[in-house]
Amino acid sequence: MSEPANGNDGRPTRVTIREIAELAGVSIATVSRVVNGRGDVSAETRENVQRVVRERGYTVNRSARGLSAGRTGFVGVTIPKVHPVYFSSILSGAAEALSEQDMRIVLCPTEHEHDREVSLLERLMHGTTDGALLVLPEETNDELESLLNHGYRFVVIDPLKQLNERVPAVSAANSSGANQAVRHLLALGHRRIGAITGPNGWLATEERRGGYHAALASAGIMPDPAIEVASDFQIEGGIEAGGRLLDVAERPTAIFAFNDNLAIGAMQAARSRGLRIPEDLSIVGFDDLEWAQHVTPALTTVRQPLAEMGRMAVSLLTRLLDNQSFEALHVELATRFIVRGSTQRVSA
Amino acid sequence: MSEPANGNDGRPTRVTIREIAELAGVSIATVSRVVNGRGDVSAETRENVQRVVRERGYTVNRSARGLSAGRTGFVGVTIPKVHPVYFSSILSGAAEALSEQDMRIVLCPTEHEHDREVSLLERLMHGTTDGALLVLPEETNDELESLLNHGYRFVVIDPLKQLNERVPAVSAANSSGANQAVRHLLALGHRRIGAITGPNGWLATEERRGGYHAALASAGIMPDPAIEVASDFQIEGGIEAGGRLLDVAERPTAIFAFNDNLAIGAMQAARSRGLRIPEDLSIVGFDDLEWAQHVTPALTTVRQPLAEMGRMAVSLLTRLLDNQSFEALHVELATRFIVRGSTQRVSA
DNA sequence: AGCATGTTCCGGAACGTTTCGGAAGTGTTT
DNA sequence: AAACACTTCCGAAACGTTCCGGAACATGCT
Repeated sequence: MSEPANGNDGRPTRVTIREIAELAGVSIATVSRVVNGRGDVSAETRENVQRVVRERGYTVNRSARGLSAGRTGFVGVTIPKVHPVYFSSILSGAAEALSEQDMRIVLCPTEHEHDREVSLLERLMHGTTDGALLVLPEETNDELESLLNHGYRFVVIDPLKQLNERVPAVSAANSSGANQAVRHLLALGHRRIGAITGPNGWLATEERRGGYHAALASAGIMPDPAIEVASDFQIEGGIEAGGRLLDVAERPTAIFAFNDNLAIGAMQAARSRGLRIPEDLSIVGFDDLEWAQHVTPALTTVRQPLAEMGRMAVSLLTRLLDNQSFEALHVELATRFIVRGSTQRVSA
Repeated sequence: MSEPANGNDGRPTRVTIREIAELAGVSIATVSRVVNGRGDVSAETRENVQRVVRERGYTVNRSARGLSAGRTGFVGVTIPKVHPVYFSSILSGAAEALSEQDMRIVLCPTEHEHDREVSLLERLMHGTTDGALLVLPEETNDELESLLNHGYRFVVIDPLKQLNERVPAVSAANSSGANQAVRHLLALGHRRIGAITGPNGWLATEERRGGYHAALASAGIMPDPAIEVASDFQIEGGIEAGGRLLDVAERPTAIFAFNDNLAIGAMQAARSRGLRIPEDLSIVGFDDLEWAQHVTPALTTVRQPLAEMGRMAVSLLTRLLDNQSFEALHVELATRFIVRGSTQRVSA
């Protein structure tokens, strides 16, 4: 009835839906429907309300909406503590797609929270976010599926393991991208092609390895374990692994590094051994991070559409949140092979 | 009294504070006080409540808390659409510091929202976030101060303009960092030292320029406008600007690039002109991004403590939110000069 | 005994929104 | 003129917290 009691903090009291309703001479229910673009309101009333909203600079209180409607407009994104640029590309794609629907990203560092079962995700969802994007999640298949059964909505980006068909995921065409990269090397006459892989067991590693082996097989070459060393997707790891590869008895003439970090590490290892790239050694990477075209020589690599993966994940999630049905829960985005200066026809 | 009405969606009804209260045989208010660690509750009751909370996996509903208490536990971070790795370093520092206090970052893309005056920030604060971190904000001094007067809490990271004393900000010691870099070049015997600056008018640019000029002056050298070209902090810009610098009549023997992107661009420009680094040309950068030590030759640069800037900003913001008073609203973090392989004593 | 002082807890009123059920008003059909 | 359908709007009940004011009880002091 009377004015709402305020004067609590120094904080100025914000303009509320009630105020708009009074000024526009309608009920708060009507204002709500206008603001949320629902039907059931005449054009005249709608315009009038919108005018008042604009004049007073009203914006909906997301906490109140979250409480009342159950949806907060927030999407949680778990952030792995590796590969900042890989991650930020995905992030910017997702953020862009989300802001189109007036939704926002909540960052959820996944530090030491893996003590209690699925505690992070439970916390994530409970009154905080409508859904989540899980980047490189360490949760097991069972954990993820149990989450799914609890009614949580999320989509996995770049799964570490082969996921159950029911959990939505988006990834890149690792196998065919790797295949293409190695075929390129073969076409240049290389026969002894080493590889620096990611951690064994990671899906991205195994799929790329599959493409690598398949391409070798198509040329009648047996993979040689001596020139296939596992690493950790980091630059330092690439230096070390590249060194091991180059110190092998019968040195490879080309190296397929399973990501750009490893490739740049391998380049350093080669250089420190007096090898020229690409004259003495061809190198191919995977990712096409921003700096790949700016190293010397520019890196031949497989482009992974990271931002697009973020956007696609958002699109899947949105449809999940709207309870729409799905034709395919697993989406694999195409990669693109980019030839630059780090590969060359094998020298006689 | 009876069970709460549910069965609305397929969504499972979550465990609420009321449930915990009943199970623990105390009032809702008591549970709230336990959960929020406030006093006024006996050790026995506290432990009992905590046990029930643990058993049922209760977590507070942030929307409800936001509505009721006015604080949401969310901090908005505006993201400029440039320099992903620069930005992600700041972000990870801030995220880390915030998660220690169980607060979260909400990402706020600042695309085309600059139409209506301060609309982004108003939306940001209104029931959504407790405060904000503004990275490289394009808002004017007046806008920021008006926000401040409206009771908004925020801290600026890396301001673009000289800010009013009243608006809290954290930045790096641009001037002294630049000074140190140029003194290093001078000590190596360089006399003709060019510069690729950032956009004119940006605070970081002007401060670094100040340090650059001061160092030159200390060696009795007048800055030569012919070898000081402005660019945009991007790699492409560095290539272009570096080219201009190297095509000048009396070519500089060293280039101070105002960030690492520009430095790597300049390196490319030099290489495409057949110049060797560091033999024919010394190059210094600014930032020390991750890859700076992995380019060839490794980049001599000024390290900016980006993650620390994020943490510091959070610390300032936290104190602002707690209404604590301040000794200094402007914090400048020290930079560190790092000598690597891209600089060398000037050749005779 | 009477009184002040603490300690521990509870009741209940906000907080700002969404949404359900229904109430007016206006036509249209029977 | 009654019955019905449709459109447009409203009232009021949630949603799950926080926090103020005060109740109940124990304790210490006079």
